[in-house]
Amino acid sequence: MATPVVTRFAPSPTGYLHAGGARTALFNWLLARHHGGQYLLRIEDTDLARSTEESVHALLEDLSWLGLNRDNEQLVFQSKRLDVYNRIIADLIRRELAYEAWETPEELASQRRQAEMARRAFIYQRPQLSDQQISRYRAEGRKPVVRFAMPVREYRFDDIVLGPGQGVPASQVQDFVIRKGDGMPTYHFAVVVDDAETKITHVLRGQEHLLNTINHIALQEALGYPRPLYGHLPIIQNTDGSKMGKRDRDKIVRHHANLWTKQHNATPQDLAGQSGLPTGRVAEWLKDSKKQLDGAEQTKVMKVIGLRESVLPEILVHDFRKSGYLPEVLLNFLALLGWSPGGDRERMSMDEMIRLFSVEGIGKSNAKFNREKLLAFNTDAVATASPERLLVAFKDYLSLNPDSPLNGVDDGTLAKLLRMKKGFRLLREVDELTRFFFIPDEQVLYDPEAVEKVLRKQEGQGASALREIRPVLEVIDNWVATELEANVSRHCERVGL
RNA sequence: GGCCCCGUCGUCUAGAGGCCUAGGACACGGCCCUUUCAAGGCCGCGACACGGGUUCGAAUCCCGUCGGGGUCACCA
Repeated sequence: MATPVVTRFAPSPTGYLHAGGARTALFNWLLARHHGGQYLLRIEDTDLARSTEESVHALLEDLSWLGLNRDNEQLVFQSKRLDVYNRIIADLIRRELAYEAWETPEELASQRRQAEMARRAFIYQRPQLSDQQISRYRAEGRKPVVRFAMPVREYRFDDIVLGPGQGVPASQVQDFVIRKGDGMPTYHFAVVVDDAETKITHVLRGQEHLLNTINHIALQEALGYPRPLYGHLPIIQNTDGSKMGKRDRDKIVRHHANLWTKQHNATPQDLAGQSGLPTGRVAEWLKDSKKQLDGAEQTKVMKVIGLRESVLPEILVHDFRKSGYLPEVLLNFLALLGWSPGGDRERMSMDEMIRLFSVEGIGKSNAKFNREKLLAFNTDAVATASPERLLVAFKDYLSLNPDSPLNGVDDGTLAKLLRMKKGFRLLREVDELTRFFFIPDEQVLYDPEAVEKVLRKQEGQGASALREIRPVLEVIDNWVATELEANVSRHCERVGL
Protein backbone atom coordinates (compact mmCIF):
# COMPACT_ATOMS: atom_id res chain seq x y z
CA MET A 1 0.00 0.00 0.00
CA ALA A 2 1.45 3.31 -1.08
CA THR A 3 1.81 6.13 1.40
CA PRO A 4 -1.13 8.48 1.27
CA VAL A 5 -0.55 11.77 -0.51
CA VAL A 6 -0.68 14.85 1.70
CA THR A 7 -0.36 18.26 0.09
CA ARG A 8 -0.91 21.75 1.35
CA PHE A 9 -1.39 25.34 0.34
CA ALA A 10 0.33 27.81 2.63
CA PRO A 11 -0.39 31.40 1.68
CA SER A 12 0.69 34.41 3.65
CA PRO A 13 -2.20 36.71 4.47
CA THR A 14 -0.93 39.92 2.92
CA GLY A 15 -3.84 40.67 0.62
CA TYR A 16 -6.27 38.97 -1.67
CA LEU A 17 -5.42 35.67 -3.31
CA HIS A 18 -4.07 36.23 -6.76
CA ALA A 19 -4.27 34.09 -9.84
CA GLY A 20 -0.84 32.55 -9.34
CA GLY A 21 -1.63 31.59 -5.79
CA ALA A 22 -4.93 30.12 -6.87
CA ARG A 23 -3.13 27.95 -9.39
CA THR A 24 -0.69 26.71 -6.77
CA ALA A 25 -3.59 25.88 -4.49
CA LEU A 26 -5.39 24.15 -7.34
CA PHE A 27 -2.44 21.94 -8.29
CA ASN A 28 -1.94 20.81 -4.71
CA TRP A 29 -5.66 20.24 -4.34
CA LEU A 30 -5.86 18.26 -7.58
CA LEU A 31 -2.87 16.13 -6.65
CA ALA A 32 -4.41 15.23 -3.31
CA ARG A 33 -7.87 14.60 -4.77
CA HIS A 34 -6.49 12.53 -7.62
CA HIS A 35 -4.78 10.19 -5.18
CA GLY A 36 -7.56 10.26 -2.63
CA GLY A 37 -5.16 11.97 -0.24
CA GLN A 38 -5.38 15.06 1.89
CA TYR A 39 -5.08 18.73 1.07
CA LEU A 40 -4.28 21.02 3.99
CA LEU A 41 -4.44 24.77 4.40
CA ARG A 42 -2.02 26.66 6.60
CA ILE A 43 -1.62 30.38 7.16
CA GLU A 44 1.97 31.63 7.01
CA ASP A 45 1.62 34.82 8.99
CA THR A 46 5.16 35.23 10.25
CA ASP A 47 5.50 38.65 8.68
CA LEU A 48 3.98 40.76 11.42
CA ALA A 49 4.12 43.97 9.43
CA ARG A 50 2.24 42.72 6.41
CA SER A 51 -0.11 40.03 7.68
CA THR A 52 -3.65 41.09 8.46
CA GLU A 53 -6.74 39.39 9.72
CA GLU A 54 -8.81 40.82 6.87
CA SER A 55 -6.46 39.10 4.46
CA VAL A 56 -7.05 35.79 6.18
CA HIS A 57 -10.78 36.25 5.70
CA ALA A 58 -10.35 37.33 2.10
CA LEU A 59 -8.17 34.30 1.41
CA LEU A 60 -10.67 31.90 2.92
CA GLU A 61 -13.48 33.55 1.04
CA ASP A 62 -11.68 33.32 -2.30
CA LEU A 63 -10.69 29.72 -1.73
CA SER A 64 -14.20 28.78 -0.81
CA TRP A 65 -15.60 30.56 -3.87
CA LEU A 66 -13.21 28.49 -5.96
CA GLY A 67 -14.38 25.36 -4.19
CA LEU A 68 -10.90 24.28 -3.11
CA ASN A 69 -12.01 22.75 0.15
CA ARG A 70 -9.44 21.72 2.73
CA ASP A 71 -9.20 18.61 4.86
CA ASN A 72 -7.95 20.16 8.10
CA GLU A 73 -10.79 21.47 10.18
CA GLN A 74 -8.51 23.49 12.37
CA LEU A 75 -6.64 26.23 10.52
CA VAL A 76 -2.97 26.43 11.44
CA PHE A 77 -1.55 29.89 12.06
CA GLN A 78 2.21 29.98 12.27
CA SER A 79 2.13 33.06 14.46
CA LYS A 80 0.49 30.96 17.16
CA ARG A 81 3.21 28.35 17.20
CA LEU A 82 6.17 30.36 18.41
CA ASP A 83 6.84 28.08 21.37
CA VAL A 84 7.21 25.13 19.02
CA TYR A 85 9.65 26.95 16.77
CA ASN A 86 11.61 28.44 19.64
CA ARG A 87 12.09 25.09 21.28
CA ILE A 88 13.55 23.66 18.09
CA ILE A 89 15.71 26.71 17.49
CA ALA A 90 17.06 26.51 21.03
CA ASP A 91 18.00 22.94 20.37
CA LEU A 92 19.76 23.84 17.13
CA ILE A 93 21.73 26.54 18.96
CA ARG A 94 22.68 24.08 21.68
CA ARG A 95 23.93 21.68 19.01
CA GLU A 96 25.82 24.59 17.41
CA LEU A 97 23.88 24.18 14.22
CA ALA A 98 22.53 27.68 14.61
CA TYR A 99 23.82 30.87 16.18
CA GLU A 100 22.88 34.43 17.01
CA ALA A 101 23.98 37.04 14.50
CA TRP A 102 24.22 40.72 15.35
CA GLU A 103 24.47 42.68 12.14
CA THR A 104 21.91 45.42 11.74
CA PRO A 105 19.85 45.55 8.55
CA GLU A 106 21.85 48.65 7.59
CA GLU A 107 25.15 46.85 7.99
CA LEU A 108 23.94 43.99 5.87
CA ALA A 109 22.62 46.39 3.25
CA SER A 110 25.99 48.05 2.95
CA GLN A 111 27.72 44.69 2.62
CA ARG A 112 25.31 43.85 -0.15
CA ARG A 113 26.01 47.09 -1.94
CA GLN A 114 29.69 46.28 -1.88
CA ALA A 115 29.02 42.84 -3.31
CA GLU A 116 26.92 44.37 -6.02
CA MET A 117 29.63 46.84 -6.94
CA ALA A 118 32.12 44.01 -7.08
CA ARG A 119 29.64 42.28 -9.45
CA ARG A 120 29.28 39.17 -7.40
CA ALA A 121 26.46 37.58 -5.41
CA PHE A 122 26.41 38.50 -1.75
CA ILE A 123 27.32 35.57 0.47
CA TYR A 124 26.95 36.10 4.20
CA GLN A 125 30.15 35.44 6.16
CA ARG A 126 29.81 34.58 9.79
CA PRO A 127 32.01 36.95 11.81
CA GLN A 128 34.12 35.71 14.69
CA LEU A 129 32.82 37.65 17.65
CA SER A 130 34.38 37.86 21.10
CA ASP A 131 32.20 37.70 24.19
CA GLN A 132 32.94 41.36 24.80
CA GLN A 133 31.68 42.40 21.39
CA ILE A 134 28.53 40.43 21.91
CA SER A 135 27.84 42.00 25.27
CA ARG A 136 28.51 45.39 23.76
CA TYR A 137 25.92 44.75 21.04
CA ARG A 138 23.54 43.56 23.68
CA ALA A 139 24.12 46.70 25.70
CA GLU A 140 23.42 48.78 22.59
CA GLY A 141 20.02 47.15 22.54
CA ARG A 142 20.59 45.24 19.33
CA LYS A 143 18.22 42.38 18.72
CA PRO A 144 20.02 39.39 17.26
CA VAL A 145 18.65 37.15 14.57
CA VAL A 146 19.33 33.44 14.58
CA ARG A 147 21.06 31.98 11.56
CA PHE A 148 21.26 28.38 10.56
CA ALA A 149 24.85 27.22 10.13
CA MET A 150 24.47 25.77 6.69
CA PRO A 151 26.91 22.93 6.02
CA VAL A 152 28.96 24.15 3.08
CA ARG A 153 28.64 21.65 0.29
CA GLU A 154 26.85 21.14 -2.98
CA TYR A 155 23.11 20.52 -2.62
CA ARG A 156 21.14 18.53 -5.15
CA PHE A 157 17.61 17.19 -5.18
CA ASP A 158 15.23 15.59 -7.65
CA ASP A 159 12.36 17.85 -8.61
CA ILE A 160 9.22 16.03 -9.70
CA VAL A 161 8.54 18.74 -12.28
CA LEU A 162 11.94 19.99 -13.40
CA GLY A 163 13.80 16.72 -13.13
CA PRO A 164 16.77 15.37 -11.21
CA GLY A 165 19.87 17.23 -10.10
CA GLN A 166 18.35 20.58 -9.12
CA GLY A 167 20.31 22.72 -6.70
CA VAL A 168 23.43 24.82 -6.39
CA PRO A 169 27.17 24.35 -6.02
CA ALA A 170 28.82 24.82 -2.65
CA SER A 171 29.91 28.32 -3.61
CA GLN A 172 26.31 29.50 -3.37
CA VAL A 173 25.37 28.26 0.07
CA GLN A 174 25.29 30.56 3.05
CA ASP A 175 23.95 30.75 6.59
CA PHE A 176 20.40 32.03 6.46
CA VAL A 177 18.14 33.60 9.06
CA ILE A 178 15.70 31.28 10.77
CA ARG A 179 14.49 33.65 13.50
CA LYS A 180 14.06 37.33 12.91
CA GLY A 181 14.88 40.19 15.27
CA ASP A 182 11.24 40.41 16.29
CA GLY A 183 11.29 36.83 17.47
CA MET A 184 9.29 35.40 14.59
CA PRO A 185 10.61 32.46 12.61
CA THR A 186 11.37 33.06 8.96
CA TYR A 187 9.44 31.35 6.22
CA HIS A 188 12.29 28.91 5.62
CA PHE A 189 12.20 27.64 9.15
CA ALA A 190 8.48 27.55 9.80
CA VAL A 191 7.72 25.90 6.50
CA VAL A 192 10.13 23.05 7.19
CA VAL A 193 8.86 22.43 10.70
CA ASP A 194 5.19 22.60 9.75
CA ASP A 195 5.50 20.48 6.63
CA ALA A 196 7.25 17.81 8.69
CA GLU A 197 4.75 18.00 11.50
CA THR A 198 1.77 17.62 9.18
CA LYS A 199 3.55 14.87 7.22
CA ILE A 200 3.35 16.62 3.91
CA THR A 201 4.43 14.26 1.13
CA HIS A 202 4.32 16.56 -1.89
CA VAL A 203 5.07 20.26 -2.20
CA LEU A 204 4.03 21.98 -5.40
CA ARG A 205 4.99 25.65 -5.40
CA GLY A 206 6.15 28.39 -7.73
CA GLN A 207 9.52 28.25 -9.39
CA GLU A 208 10.61 31.32 -7.44
CA HIS A 209 11.10 28.86 -4.58
CA LEU A 210 13.39 26.54 -6.48
CA LEU A 211 16.64 27.66 -4.87
CA ASN A 212 15.05 28.01 -1.43
CA THR A 213 14.63 24.29 -1.45
CA ILE A 214 18.28 23.68 -0.61
CA ASN A 215 17.84 25.65 2.61
CA HIS A 216 14.85 23.55 3.47
CA ILE A 217 16.71 20.34 2.72
CA ALA A 218 19.65 21.34 4.92
CA LEU A 219 17.26 22.12 7.75
CA GLN A 220 15.46 18.82 7.31
CA GLU A 221 18.75 17.00 7.51
CA ALA A 222 19.74 18.83 10.69
CA LEU A 223 16.37 18.14 12.29
CA GLY A 224 16.08 14.54 11.15
CA TYR A 225 12.94 15.19 9.11
CA PRO A 226 12.00 13.24 6.01
CA ARG A 227 12.17 15.15 2.76
CA PRO A 228 8.90 15.64 0.90
CA LEU A 229 8.83 15.48 -2.88
CA TYR A 230 9.22 18.93 -4.38
CA GLY A 231 7.80 20.12 -7.65
CA HIS A 232 8.35 23.68 -8.89
CA LEU A 233 5.71 25.14 -11.14
CA PRO A 234 6.33 27.48 -14.04
CA ILE A 235 5.71 31.13 -13.32
CA ILE A 236 2.65 32.95 -14.63
CA GLN A 237 3.56 36.10 -16.52
CA ASN A 238 1.72 39.00 -18.09
CA THR A 239 1.46 39.09 -21.84
CA ASP A 240 4.46 41.41 -21.96
CA GLY A 241 6.58 38.87 -20.10
CA SER A 242 6.64 40.66 -16.77
CA LYS A 243 5.61 38.85 -13.65
CA MET A 244 1.91 39.00 -13.04
CA GLY A 245 1.16 40.95 -9.91
CA LYS A 246 -1.32 43.32 -8.40
CA ARG A 247 0.86 46.31 -9.21
CA ASP A 248 -0.36 46.00 -12.76
CA ARG A 249 -3.76 47.41 -11.89
CA ASP A 250 -2.38 50.12 -9.70
CA LYS A 251 -0.11 51.20 -12.53
CA ILE A 252 -3.05 51.70 -14.85
CA VAL A 253 -5.11 53.58 -12.30
CA ARG A 254 -2.18 55.88 -11.56
CA HIS A 255 -1.63 56.52 -15.23
CA HIS A 256 -5.26 57.54 -15.72
CA ALA A 257 -5.27 59.59 -12.54
CA ASN A 258 -2.31 61.58 -13.77
CA LEU A 259 -4.00 62.09 -17.12
CA TRP A 260 -7.11 63.26 -15.33
CA THR A 261 -5.27 65.85 -13.27
CA LYS A 262 -3.63 67.19 -16.43
CA GLN A 263 -6.84 67.30 -18.47
CA HIS A 264 -8.81 68.92 -15.69
CA ASN A 265 -6.01 71.17 -14.65
CA ALA A 266 -6.44 69.69 -11.22
CA THR A 267 -4.07 69.18 -8.33
CA PRO A 268 -3.54 66.07 -6.24
CA GLN A 269 -5.47 67.94 -3.56
CA ASP A 270 -8.49 68.13 -5.84
CA LEU A 271 -8.34 64.44 -6.53
CA ALA A 272 -7.90 63.64 -2.87
CA GLY A 273 -10.76 65.92 -1.91
CA GLN A 274 -13.19 64.52 -4.42
CA SER A 275 -12.33 60.93 -3.62
CA GLY A 276 -12.33 61.50 0.11
CA LEU A 277 -8.77 60.36 0.68
CA PRO A 278 -5.93 62.05 2.57
CA THR A 279 -4.12 64.55 0.36
CA GLY A 280 -0.67 63.37 1.30
CA ARG A 281 -1.52 59.80 0.46
CA VAL A 282 -2.84 60.66 -2.97
CA ALA A 283 -0.03 63.07 -3.80
CA GLU A 284 2.61 60.50 -2.91
CA TRP A 285 0.87 57.75 -4.79
CA LEU A 286 0.57 59.85 -7.93
CA LYS A 287 4.28 60.38 -8.26
CA ASP A 288 5.74 57.32 -6.59
CA SER A 289 5.22 54.13 -8.55
CA LYS A 290 6.32 52.12 -5.54
CA LYS A 291 3.30 53.27 -3.57
CA GLN A 292 0.06 51.39 -4.05
CA LEU A 293 -3.56 52.10 -3.25
CA ASP A 294 -5.59 49.37 -1.65
CA GLY A 295 -8.77 48.10 -3.25
CA ALA A 296 -11.16 50.51 -1.56
CA GLU A 297 -8.97 53.53 -2.27
CA GLN A 298 -8.63 52.43 -5.84
CA THR A 299 -12.39 52.29 -6.26
CA LYS A 300 -12.84 55.82 -4.89
CA VAL A 301 -10.22 57.29 -7.18
CA MET A 302 -11.63 55.45 -10.17
CA LYS A 303 -15.06 56.91 -9.56
CA VAL A 304 -13.67 60.42 -9.54
CA ILE A 305 -11.63 60.06 -12.69
CA GLY A 306 -14.33 58.05 -14.43
CA LEU A 307 -12.27 54.91 -14.94
CA ARG A 308 -14.30 51.78 -15.43
CA GLU A 309 -13.54 48.54 -13.65
CA SER A 310 -13.66 46.68 -16.92
CA VAL A 311 -10.54 48.38 -18.29
CA LEU A 312 -8.43 46.98 -15.49
CA PRO A 313 -6.87 43.58 -15.97
CA GLU A 314 -8.06 41.03 -13.46
CA ILE A 315 -5.21 39.79 -11.30
CA LEU A 316 -6.79 38.73 -8.06
CA VAL A 317 -9.30 35.94 -7.72
CA HIS A 318 -11.55 38.60 -6.30
CA ASP A 319 -11.27 40.61 -9.54
CA PHE A 320 -12.38 37.67 -11.65
CA ARG A 321 -15.27 37.04 -9.34
CA LYS A 322 -16.30 40.66 -9.48
CA SER A 323 -16.14 40.68 -13.27
CA GLY A 324 -18.48 37.74 -13.47
CA TYR A 325 -16.36 34.73 -14.33
CA LEU A 326 -17.47 31.30 -13.17
CA PRO A 327 -15.05 29.82 -10.61
CA GLU A 328 -14.88 26.45 -12.36
CA VAL A 329 -13.89 28.26 -15.56
CA LEU A 330 -11.12 30.18 -13.84
CA LEU A 331 -9.78 26.94 -12.40
CA ASN A 332 -9.99 25.12 -15.72
CA PHE A 333 -8.06 27.91 -17.37
CA LEU A 334 -5.52 28.21 -14.56
CA ALA A 335 -4.92 24.48 -14.66
CA LEU A 336 -3.96 24.75 -18.31
CA LEU A 337 -1.32 27.33 -17.46
CA GLY A 338 1.51 24.91 -17.00
CA TRP A 339 -0.37 21.66 -17.08
CA SER A 340 -1.93 19.60 -19.83
CA PRO A 341 -3.73 16.29 -19.66
CA GLY A 342 -2.22 15.52 -23.07
CA GLY A 343 -3.81 15.43 -26.49
CA ASP A 344 -6.42 18.00 -27.42
CA ARG A 345 -8.16 18.07 -24.08
CA GLU A 346 -8.94 21.57 -22.83
CA ARG A 347 -12.43 22.11 -21.47
CA MET A 348 -12.76 20.02 -18.34
CA SER A 349 -15.07 19.77 -15.39
CA MET A 350 -13.57 19.63 -11.93
CA ASP A 351 -14.16 15.89 -11.82
CA GLU A 352 -12.38 15.41 -15.12
CA MET A 353 -9.44 17.44 -13.92
CA ILE A 354 -9.19 15.38 -10.76
CA ARG A 355 -9.26 12.20 -12.79
CA LEU A 356 -6.72 13.38 -15.38
CA PHE A 357 -4.31 15.28 -13.16
CA SER A 358 -0.76 14.07 -12.97
CA VAL A 359 2.57 15.62 -12.11
CA GLU A 360 3.97 14.29 -15.41
CA GLY A 361 1.65 16.64 -17.27
CA ILE A 362 3.12 19.74 -15.63
CA GLY A 363 5.30 21.77 -17.97
CA LYS A 364 8.61 23.44 -17.27
CA SER A 365 8.39 26.72 -19.10
CA ASN A 366 6.72 29.91 -17.93
CA ALA A 367 3.26 30.74 -19.19
CA LYS A 368 1.76 34.08 -20.15
CA PHE A 369 -1.70 34.82 -18.84
CA ASN A 370 -4.01 35.23 -21.81
CA ARG A 371 -7.29 36.83 -20.77
CA GLU A 372 -8.85 36.44 -24.21
CA LYS A 373 -8.77 32.71 -23.91
CA LEU A 374 -10.16 32.79 -20.40
CA LEU A 375 -13.01 34.94 -21.71
CA ALA A 376 -13.68 32.43 -24.48
CA PHE A 377 -13.78 29.63 -21.92
CA ASN A 378 -16.23 31.60 -19.84
CA THR A 379 -18.40 32.36 -22.87
CA ASP A 380 -18.61 28.66 -23.62
CA ALA A 381 -19.31 27.72 -20.04
CA VAL A 382 -22.12 30.20 -19.47
CA ALA A 383 -23.70 29.19 -22.77
CA THR A 384 -23.99 25.59 -21.63
CA ALA A 385 -24.54 26.15 -17.90
CA SER A 386 -27.95 25.33 -16.45
CA PRO A 387 -30.26 28.25 -15.66
CA GLU A 388 -29.96 27.39 -11.97
CA ARG A 389 -26.19 27.49 -12.08
CA LEU A 390 -26.26 30.84 -13.86
CA LEU A 391 -28.69 32.36 -11.41
CA VAL A 392 -26.52 31.37 -8.48
CA ALA A 393 -23.47 32.81 -10.21
CA PHE A 394 -25.30 35.99 -11.12
CA LYS A 395 -26.43 36.56 -7.55
CA ASP A 396 -22.89 35.97 -6.38
CA TYR A 397 -21.70 38.50 -8.93
CA LEU A 398 -24.27 41.04 -7.72
CA SER A 399 -23.25 40.53 -4.10
CA LEU A 400 -19.79 41.69 -5.10
CA ASN A 401 -21.18 44.62 -7.05
CA PRO A 402 -23.46 46.35 -4.56
CA ASP A 403 -23.67 49.44 -6.76
CA SER A 404 -25.50 47.58 -9.50
CA PRO A 405 -29.16 48.59 -9.84
CA LEU A 406 -29.94 44.91 -10.30
CA ASN A 407 -29.45 44.28 -6.61
CA GLY A 408 -32.83 43.64 -5.05
CA VAL A 409 -34.37 42.43 -8.28
CA ASP A 410 -36.23 39.15 -7.77
CA ASP A 411 -34.83 35.80 -8.93
CA GLY A 412 -37.45 35.30 -11.61
CA THR A 413 -36.53 38.57 -13.27
CA LEU A 414 -32.81 37.90 -12.99
CA ALA A 415 -33.34 34.56 -14.67
CA LYS A 416 -35.21 36.32 -17.48
CA LEU A 417 -32.39 38.80 -17.95
CA LEU A 418 -29.93 35.94 -18.23
CA ARG A 419 -32.08 34.30 -20.86
CA MET A 420 -32.51 37.56 -22.69
CA LYS A 421 -28.77 38.14 -22.96
CA LYS A 422 -28.00 34.60 -24.04
CA GLY A 423 -24.62 34.59 -25.75
CA PHE A 424 -23.04 36.88 -23.17
CA ARG A 425 -19.44 36.46 -22.17
CA LEU A 426 -19.30 37.81 -18.64
CA LEU A 427 -22.00 38.26 -16.04
CA ARG A 428 -20.94 41.89 -15.92
CA GLU A 429 -22.25 42.30 -19.45
CA VAL A 430 -25.69 41.12 -18.43
CA ASP A 431 -25.61 43.63 -15.61
CA GLU A 432 -24.45 46.56 -17.71
CA LEU A 433 -26.64 45.82 -20.71
CA THR A 434 -29.88 45.31 -18.82
CA ARG A 435 -29.65 47.87 -16.07
CA PHE A 436 -31.59 50.40 -18.18
CA PHE A 437 -34.71 48.52 -17.10
CA PHE A 438 -34.13 49.49 -13.50
CA ILE A 439 -32.90 53.06 -13.59
CA PRO A 440 -34.55 56.38 -14.47
CA ASP A 441 -34.48 57.20 -18.19
CA GLU A 442 -32.17 60.16 -17.77
CA GLN A 443 -29.55 57.90 -16.23
CA VAL A 444 -29.49 55.51 -19.13
CA LEU A 445 -26.12 55.52 -20.80
CA TYR A 446 -26.01 55.16 -24.56
CA ASP A 447 -23.08 53.70 -26.37
CA PRO A 448 -22.09 56.56 -28.69
CA GLU A 449 -20.89 54.16 -31.33
CA ALA A 450 -24.19 52.30 -31.35
CA VAL A 451 -26.14 55.55 -31.49
CA GLU A 452 -24.18 56.59 -34.54
CA LYS A 453 -24.47 53.23 -36.19
CA VAL A 454 -28.11 52.51 -35.52
CA LEU A 455 -30.17 55.50 -34.52
CA ARG A 456 -28.53 58.18 -36.66
CA LYS A 457 -27.90 56.13 -39.73
CA GLN A 458 -29.57 57.20 -42.96
CA GLU A 459 -30.42 60.62 -41.59
CA GLY A 460 -32.00 59.40 -38.43
CA GLN A 461 -34.01 56.68 -40.08
CA GLY A 462 -33.08 54.36 -37.22
CA ALA A 463 -34.49 56.65 -34.58
CA SER A 464 -37.65 57.44 -36.51
CA ALA A 465 -38.29 53.75 -37.08
CA LEU A 466 -38.21 53.30 -33.35
CA ARG A 467 -40.56 56.22 -32.85
CA GLU A 468 -43.01 54.77 -35.32
CA ILE A 469 -42.96 51.32 -33.81
CA ARG A 470 -44.01 52.63 -30.45
CA PRO A 471 -47.77 52.99 -31.16
CA VAL A 472 -47.72 49.59 -32.83
CA LEU A 473 -46.40 48.00 -29.68
CA GLU A 474 -48.62 50.02 -27.39
CA VAL A 475 -51.79 48.39 -28.61
CA ILE A 476 -50.65 44.82 -28.15
CA ASP A 477 -52.56 43.18 -25.34
CA ASN A 478 -50.99 39.77 -25.42
CA TRP A 479 -47.35 40.59 -24.81
CA VAL A 480 -45.71 37.40 -26.11
CA ALA A 481 -43.05 36.80 -28.69
CA THR A 482 -45.29 35.45 -31.47
CA GLU A 483 -47.70 38.34 -31.10
CA LEU A 484 -44.90 40.91 -31.08
CA GLU A 485 -43.26 39.36 -34.08
CA ALA A 486 -46.49 39.37 -36.08
CA ASN A 487 -47.25 42.99 -35.29
CA VAL A 488 -43.76 44.24 -35.92
CA SER A 489 -43.53 42.38 -39.22
CA ARG A 490 -46.86 43.74 -40.36
CA HIS A 491 -45.74 47.24 -39.51
CA CYS A 492 -42.44 46.83 -41.35
CA GLU A 493 -44.13 45.51 -44.45
CA ARG A 494 -46.56 48.38 -44.41
CA VAL A 495 -43.86 51.06 -44.22
CA GLY A 496 -41.47 49.17 -46.45
CA LEU A 497 -38.73 48.43 -43.93
C1' G B 1 26.86 40.48 -12.73
C1' G B 2 27.19 35.23 -9.96
C1' C B 3 24.16 30.97 -9.52
C1' C B 4 19.79 28.45 -11.30
C1' C B 5 15.51 27.23 -14.63
C1' C B 6 13.36 27.39 -19.41
C1' G B 7 13.01 27.87 -25.19
C1' U B 8 7.08 24.20 -30.77
C1' C B 9 2.23 29.13 -34.36
C1' G B 10 1.11 36.16 -31.61
C1' U B 11 -0.59 33.26 -26.79
C1' C B 12 -1.60 28.42 -24.02
C1' U B 13 -0.15 23.81 -25.57
C1' A B 14 -0.05 18.27 -28.09
C1' G B 15 4.38 15.87 -29.36
C1' A B 16 8.62 11.06 -25.03
C1' G B 17 13.81 9.23 -32.73
C1' G B 18 10.31 7.39 -37.95
C1' C B 19 2.77 7.93 -36.80
C1' C B 20 4.70 15.35 -38.29
C1' U B 21 3.27 17.75 -45.23
C1' A B 22 3.90 19.29 -36.78
C1' G B 23 -2.34 18.45 -34.15
C1' G B 24 -5.80 21.42 -30.91
C1' A B 25 -7.52 25.92 -28.35
C1' C B 26 -7.56 31.36 -28.06
C1' A B 27 -6.36 35.56 -30.93
C1' C B 28 -6.13 37.34 -36.00
C1' G B 29 -8.06 37.67 -41.47
C1' G B 30 -12.16 36.53 -44.98
C1' C B 31 -17.18 34.98 -45.96
C1' C B 32 -22.22 33.83 -43.95
C1' C B 33 -26.02 35.07 -40.21
C1' U B 34 -27.72 39.87 -37.83
C1' U B 35 -30.77 47.18 -38.54
C1' U B 36 -27.18 47.21 -31.45
C1' C B 37 -23.46 44.39 -28.67
C1' A B 38 -22.48 39.52 -28.52
C1' A B 39 -23.09 34.53 -29.75
C1' G B 40 -23.09 30.97 -33.95
C1' G B 41 -21.51 28.57 -38.95
C1' C B 42 -17.74 27.91 -42.87
C1' C B 43 -12.82 28.92 -44.79
C1' G B 44 -7.94 30.74 -44.05
C1' C B 45 -3.10 32.76 -42.02
C1' G B 46 0.40 30.92 -38.64
C1' A B 47 5.68 27.68 -35.07
C1' C B 48 9.91 23.31 -33.95
C1' A B 49 15.24 30.27 -31.68
C1' C B 50 20.12 29.63 -34.26
C1' G B 51 24.66 26.73 -35.31
C1' G B 52 27.14 22.27 -34.85
C1' G B 53 27.12 17.12 -33.85
C1' U B 54 24.92 11.62 -32.87
C1' U B 55 21.73 8.55 -36.17
C1' C B 56 19.70 5.28 -42.10
C1' G B 57 16.33 9.01 -39.88
C1' A B 58 15.69 14.54 -34.87
C1' A B 59 10.79 19.15 -32.88
C1' U B 60 12.29 14.91 -30.01
C1' C B 61 19.35 12.89 -27.82
C1' C B 62 24.36 15.78 -26.97
C1' C B 63 27.31 20.47 -27.22
C1' G B 64 27.65 25.65 -28.12
C1' U B 65 25.39 30.48 -29.18
C1' C B 66 21.40 33.59 -28.55
C1' G B 67 16.88 34.79 -26.12
C1' G B 68 13.36 34.80 -21.91
C1' G B 69 12.61 34.02 -16.68
C1' G B 70 13.94 33.16 -11.44
C1' U B 71 17.13 34.19 -7.40
C1' C B 72 20.93 36.69 -4.73
C1' A B 73 15.79 39.96 2.36
C1' C B 74 15.43 39.96 9.56
C1' C B 75 9.08 38.93 2.35
C1' A B 76 6.96 34.70 1.63
